[in-house]
Amino acid sequence: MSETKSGFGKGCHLHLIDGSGFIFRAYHALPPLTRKSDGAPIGAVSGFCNMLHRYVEGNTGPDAPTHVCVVFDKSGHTFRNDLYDLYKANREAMPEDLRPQIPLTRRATEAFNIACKELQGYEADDIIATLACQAREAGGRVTIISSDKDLMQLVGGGVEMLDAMKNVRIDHEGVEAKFGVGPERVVDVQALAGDSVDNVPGAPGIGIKTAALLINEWGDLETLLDNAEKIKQPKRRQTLIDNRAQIELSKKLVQLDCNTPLDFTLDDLEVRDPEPEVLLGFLAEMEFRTLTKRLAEQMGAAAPEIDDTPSQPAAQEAPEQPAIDTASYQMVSDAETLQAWIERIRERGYVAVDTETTGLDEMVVDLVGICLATDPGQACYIPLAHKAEGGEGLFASDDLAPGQMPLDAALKMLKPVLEDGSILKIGQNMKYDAKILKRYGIDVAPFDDTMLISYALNAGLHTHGMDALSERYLGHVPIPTKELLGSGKSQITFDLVPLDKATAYGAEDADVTLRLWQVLKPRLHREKVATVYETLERPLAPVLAEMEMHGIKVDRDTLSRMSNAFAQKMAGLEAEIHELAGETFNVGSPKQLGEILFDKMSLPGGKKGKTGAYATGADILEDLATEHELPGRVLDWRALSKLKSTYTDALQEHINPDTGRVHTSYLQTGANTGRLSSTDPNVQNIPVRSEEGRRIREAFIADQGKTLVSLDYSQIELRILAHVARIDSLKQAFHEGQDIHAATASEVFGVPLDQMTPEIRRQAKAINFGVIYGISGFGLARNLRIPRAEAQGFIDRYFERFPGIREYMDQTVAFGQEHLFVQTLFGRKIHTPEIAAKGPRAGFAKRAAINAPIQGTAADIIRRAMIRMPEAIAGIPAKMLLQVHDELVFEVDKGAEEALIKAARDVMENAAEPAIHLDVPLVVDAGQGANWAEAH
DNA sequence: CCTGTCACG
DNA sequence: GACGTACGTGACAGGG
Repeated sequence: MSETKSGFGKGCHLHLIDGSGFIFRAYHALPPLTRKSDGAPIGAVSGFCNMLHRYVEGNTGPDAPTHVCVVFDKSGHTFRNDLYDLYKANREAMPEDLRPQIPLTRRATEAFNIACKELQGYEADDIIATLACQAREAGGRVTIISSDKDLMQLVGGGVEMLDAMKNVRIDHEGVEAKFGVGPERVVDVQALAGDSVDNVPGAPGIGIKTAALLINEWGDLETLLDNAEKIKQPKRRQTLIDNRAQIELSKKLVQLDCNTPLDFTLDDLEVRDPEPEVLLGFLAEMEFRTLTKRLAEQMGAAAPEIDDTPSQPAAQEAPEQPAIDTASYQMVSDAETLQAWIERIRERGYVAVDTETTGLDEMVVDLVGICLATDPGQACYIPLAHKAEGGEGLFASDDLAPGQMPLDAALKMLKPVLEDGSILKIGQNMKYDAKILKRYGIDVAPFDDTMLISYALNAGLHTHGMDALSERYLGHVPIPTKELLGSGKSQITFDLVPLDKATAYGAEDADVTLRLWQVLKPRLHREKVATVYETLERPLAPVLAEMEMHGIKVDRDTLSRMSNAFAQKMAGLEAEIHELAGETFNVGSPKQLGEILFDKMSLPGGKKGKTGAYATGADILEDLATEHELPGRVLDWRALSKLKSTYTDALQEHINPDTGRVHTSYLQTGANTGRLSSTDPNVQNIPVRSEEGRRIREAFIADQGKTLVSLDYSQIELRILAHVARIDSLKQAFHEGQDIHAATASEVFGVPLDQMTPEIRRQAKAINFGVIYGISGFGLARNLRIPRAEAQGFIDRYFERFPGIREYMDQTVAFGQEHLFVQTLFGRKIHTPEIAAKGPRAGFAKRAAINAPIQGTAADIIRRAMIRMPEAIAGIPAKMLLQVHDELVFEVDKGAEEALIKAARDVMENAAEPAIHLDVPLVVDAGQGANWAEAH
């Protein structure tokens, strides 16, 4: 190989900085500082910047580096977890106020104009090892700035370590002093001694001292293990023989990988001076007064103004933003213009993104254009697949409209930006855009989502759609979709919209999204829901996207056969009903049915609602069934009609022709409590309670060679109630694995468990549910169909027996009245403004306030499980398909069922930890089968 | 578009 | 003392 003239080589000196080490030192060295303007935690960033500054200042003289790089860990799964799933398993979770600071330390590094590297699937140590090896081979010098002893194996041949805090250099001798062996044998000692911090097992009972002794005696680990029988000390001998596999595994875990696949070379790491404007801009943004001033002086630049006045709510927040003007947006038609936008995005570090498509079903529609915004008022639209006008009348041409970039070329330019880990993509309902772009080969990350931010802030106060948010927070009504596409029969798709109108509409969406983000994002910290957003909302979106795109297989023939059978039965029932009524009428019309029942037939109990129509709900018809045959027939007809229209017919329409599967959409912000909702189709209300309905689940099947597995939390809400209301007897019943409804019945009605009857248990079960819903005598009476006084007696006895529950309810309502919101155990806020109302509305709000922390905590727990699930089952050929509030449905290769159940159950049962330790165990039941009916 | 009804947790 | 009441959802049909 020939020497390039400016390449890294002899005379060069590479500094490799362990970024994570810097961050943790900075975090622990400083008090929990917050940024003055918005309260964001900033202590670790401050310490990190000071350390970088001190480091840069010290880089003078003959020891100064020619090349430098800060290396970070990329969170998540590494190849070591594939070797040993417990690797680093007893690491404590990252402190919640540190997590949001990590991306800022990356930005800080870049602001100092120092190369900043990380790699998915590898630890920082491996990247450092690879770079150190490359530099050593090239004949250069290397200094690793870290105090991590794992890196000592790299020392030697021009590689040294530097503990920046103690300012101690560690060379060959230093390593020997620490490990008792030279760097080349450090891994052998570590393999034997293990490491409790990283959870490397090693050989039990052997520490560094003994390990070094053994290695020095036998030369290396392999020789030692091959000759283990010859060791004199019986205990040591036995340990080495018994644990050989574990020791060999440990060596693989501690051995750093010098061949990580890097997409850059040493030459990319050359030392560069910081750009004063960029660095000072960043420091000012962080509101570091002292450091900004000092560096401005050193660089001979003007210190930027720091505005750290705490932002006031409402109008003052964004005082001088340009008005939203759709005429100012730019249409991007060529690569040069797009390149200019990309450069602006890279400068900014973030961009609002919106995609325009031919419809709403992300699994079917085509991408039509992409909108970007970098600053308020600075937005563009990139049309990519608009159809040319022309053709006759409604028939549009198949040709593309002129003035558009080729779709492939535009995506090729945008992909690196959309996937760049250092550029934040901002969207409104980003899951939608991410799914679309995923189908075009682009994995959008990282991202923020204004819809999710709004939900974390204001669940219960208002909805979180863009139009509503824009009107509320920006005082601006965006161009209505209707205006652009029309509605009803004459509605057109976006690809038929003229380019100028599409630009106004699309770019406006991106502009509005960016402005919303600027208004809402800072509020997360102020409202103390940043953790909710960052741990329960944002990371769930990609998990849901994955589930939705995978879908579940649904068998059309099964549904079709059932539809036919239902139709036949309904026709028979309809004839009977008309016969009984003495005339034909529309059985499906509650209005006509009410008139038949109560006017023509004069049955008792006719009550008119507010619209003047008779009520004909199931409860009323059930009461009437004792009087006449007709109501019972109508109930049967309604049951079949429901199953047919909502399930056996409608589900067939939702089978995707390409995949043969049904792809639901989960709405993360639909339910105020933190629950998900599911649409198109709703997979969370597939029948299960009636035998006939349950058969619909037989149509939800596993693919060839696979099995459906269902895992569901047992009684999760009652367990949470026992915890939050601190009911010892309930907690104990759960610890003992008792039937909780029977136990409740026993407590409340004084019936010994061995004399329990199904009827008494049923009543206790109704009370238990009632409690969760904010019980009332009226409600329980109606549910159990017993006199109200009797129901009230049950409730009184229940509260007498469990006084803690009444206290919980009273305290929760009082909290709600004081704050106008209630909270889950994980800090999710559910606003309950109506609790201050007078009249019946307050009653609703009170019951909702009692229920919300319980239902919401359960929702948070399964969210945590879902977020952790992809990593937990990464080694198992399985996919998570569905969530039904307390149930997760998976599809797994035959043979791997038990492995999946073990892994998924573990995640679900421990999902509250470590944030919350419940006083009751969470229990997960599992089932499996060829279809959902069998698995559930 | 609203209401009633009914499917689920 | 009367009022109206179980909590959280989504889909469909009928009818204005």
